[in-house]
Amino acid sequence: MNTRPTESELEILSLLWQMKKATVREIHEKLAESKDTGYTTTLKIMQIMHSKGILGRDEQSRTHLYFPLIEEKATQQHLVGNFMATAFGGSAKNLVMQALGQSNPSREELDEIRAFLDQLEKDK
Amino acid sequence: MNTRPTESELEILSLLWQMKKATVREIHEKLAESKDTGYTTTLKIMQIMHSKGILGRDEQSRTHLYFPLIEEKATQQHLVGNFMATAFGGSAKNLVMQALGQSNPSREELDEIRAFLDQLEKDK
DNA sequence: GAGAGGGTACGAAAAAAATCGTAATATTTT
DNA sequence: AAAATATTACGATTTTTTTCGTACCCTCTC
Repeated sequence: MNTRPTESELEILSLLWQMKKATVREIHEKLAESKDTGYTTTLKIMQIMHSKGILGRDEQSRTHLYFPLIEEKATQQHLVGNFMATAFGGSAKNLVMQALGQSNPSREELDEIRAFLDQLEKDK
Repeated sequence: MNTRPTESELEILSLLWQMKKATVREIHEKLAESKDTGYTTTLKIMQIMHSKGILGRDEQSRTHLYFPLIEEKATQQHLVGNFMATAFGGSAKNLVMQALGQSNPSREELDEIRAFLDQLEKDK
């Protein structure tokens, strides 16, 4: 049931969370920008995701429209928990620092994070 | 060459980064606490990691001692980059907030993170 | 030195994930 | 309406990862 998306599935999910809904071709084009992959491969993965209940689809028109059925936040929650545990021995601090260190956060983002930290501390 | 460790490999690496070096049995015991797996399975994975150059080993005694050959920070760097991109559409802020939200950071950790944020901002 | 216990090596099998060819079908173009 | 094009469905294959059985080897004990 609550099975973790595979790497390829995640790439697609990620796009769909942004785009809300899309055709196989649209997703495929995006993927193909950074990855060398065939159309039917993308199609197949999306079909599998559909059969697993990860994606829904509108079959009104011949060209199906796919959309995510699993929630972005909840899924990320799940993934982060697992990732933090296996790659960072469970240390949020280390994960957070690595992530911030290599991205280039804007001042605004840094401020948002500070606000979030304050909030966390208050809740203690 | 610089191939990404698999999920199972990562579990083992993570332990070895902490323990510095260990026998197969030691690793296996730890893994078995949270996972139902056979001794030879753990052995095999560690042998594969050795052949890939992920682990080194001391064969002095009959009972080999394994130790990581790839660096913790660098590997994490790599993994976080990929994870952030695929699961969080590249947004460090979202990743960071999710991670902090679900772990229970101590005041000390929060302060360390604040200091880190300040440092980042200064470097801009 | 025979046997038990604990270790490694090796190969094969099983399971999971990704890839792709081909056929069938619908749509658009000429 | 024929031809070209685009799309889905399906099944098979390939690749990657995980799992495990079995043989073999050392070391220790009796």
